[in-house]
Amino acid sequence: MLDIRKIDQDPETFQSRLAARGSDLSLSEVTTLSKRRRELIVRTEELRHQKSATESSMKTADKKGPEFATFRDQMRELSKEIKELAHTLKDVEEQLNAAVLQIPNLPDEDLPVGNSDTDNRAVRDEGTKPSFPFTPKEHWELGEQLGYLDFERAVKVAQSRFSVLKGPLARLERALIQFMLDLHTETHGYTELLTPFLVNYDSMQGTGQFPKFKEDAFILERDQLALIPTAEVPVTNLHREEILNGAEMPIRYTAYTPCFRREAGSYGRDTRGLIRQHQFQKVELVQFVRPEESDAALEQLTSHAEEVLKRLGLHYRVMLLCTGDLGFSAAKTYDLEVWLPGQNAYREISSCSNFRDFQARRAGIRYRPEPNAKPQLCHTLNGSGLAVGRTLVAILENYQNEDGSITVPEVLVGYMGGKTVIK
RNA sequence: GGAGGGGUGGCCGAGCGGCUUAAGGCAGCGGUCUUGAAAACCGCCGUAGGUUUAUCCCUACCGUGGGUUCGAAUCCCACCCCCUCCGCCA
Repeated sequence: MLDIRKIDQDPETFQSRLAARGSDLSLSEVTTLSKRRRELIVRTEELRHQKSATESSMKTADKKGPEFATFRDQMRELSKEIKELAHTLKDVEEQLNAAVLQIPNLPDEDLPVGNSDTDNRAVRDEGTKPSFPFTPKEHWELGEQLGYLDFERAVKVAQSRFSVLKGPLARLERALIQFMLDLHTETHGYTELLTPFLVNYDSMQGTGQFPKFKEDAFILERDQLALIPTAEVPVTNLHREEILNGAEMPIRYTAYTPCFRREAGSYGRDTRGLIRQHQFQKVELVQFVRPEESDAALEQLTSHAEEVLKRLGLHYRVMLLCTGDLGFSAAKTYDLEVWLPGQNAYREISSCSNFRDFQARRAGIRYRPEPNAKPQLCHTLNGSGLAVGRTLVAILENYQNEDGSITVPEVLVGYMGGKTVIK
């Protein structure tokens, strides 16, 4: 959520910066409602002031005298008027709030301006593409040939876009989760969390999924809960409506969760394989930091996600997203794209974003810089560290052998019970 | 799911129609004292909104939303959450 007062001060600047990310949203509704809101507040406060003055006169007045009766009639009038104004004010505030919640975050100034992923800027790449003396296969082919990846039975059990991993591939998924969590907790200093996988609507609004992207979520209407689309939701909302202790910042959390997405609007894309599923597993990194530290924190958090790829020996590149490709809540995002030789393409495996105070304002996440100082909004960041299913895909495709077997990356051998080859 | 009890500032906790400007305590911050620290004493110390250069000032907030009343933290209703017991259960 953007700062309404800042929009009031300079709507033109906001309008033009929002235009950079392709939003043609008009801010005039916001400024109009905001003005109306202030007028109503001033008027109700005047009346309330009168009311409390009258009330204290009544305390001492003779309860049976004619004076008391006059006061009582005045109070009756005032109360009625205040009640009406309060209702109108509430109405206006709800409209204003609803309007502001629809507005995406402002992109940072240093982003490439563009409309789509073709305008993203490659920042760096690490590692090298492996070469194969044979034509590398795609992961779904490898997995199904090995008999450890089953899409057909997943349809029977659930629906399309679900999958079943079996035997060594199920273990590989678990090994990856364990490996990532160990790295982030033991080397990068994150605290591990295991959170609810269902969250309430307030949480979904706090991180920006609701109200605008409600159709993308799996919702349990009866219980007023949503399946989490990412661990970002329960982890960031952990501190919703809290004032954090500045001395304990930055706060860094990592959490493994399954993630559930309807993938509405992506029909026909990536229908084959594990790339785009309704359920996938992910290890997430989340940070709560002081505003002045968030730029550095994004670089650091991104490097933490990259470290996973480096240790797994996977070639990847880092893309700085252009203004038009930015997610709703993000001010700046780096995507990590891993090389998939079977698909002969780079695919997104992590997305690391700085949300500045956008989520913090929605969710009321503040901190006290010094004891007794005024609370202020903190900055939130998060990134995948990494998407586990896509990491498994990358291992299958990059570590495949001509006979269809898969070499286990060295760092995972211990997590695989000593197994060095999946066949 | 059923019965009972309860939600008051960062925490504990009093208040149960107008003497609340939400007592008191703890924690925190500043000061006196001290070689230093502790203790003691003194002072400050909730959040948000409006106004303002700023101070000031004003208004709201006692789980949430309604209602009763001239007036609600206080009475009534609904909902949410927590605790205890029962039921169910990995």
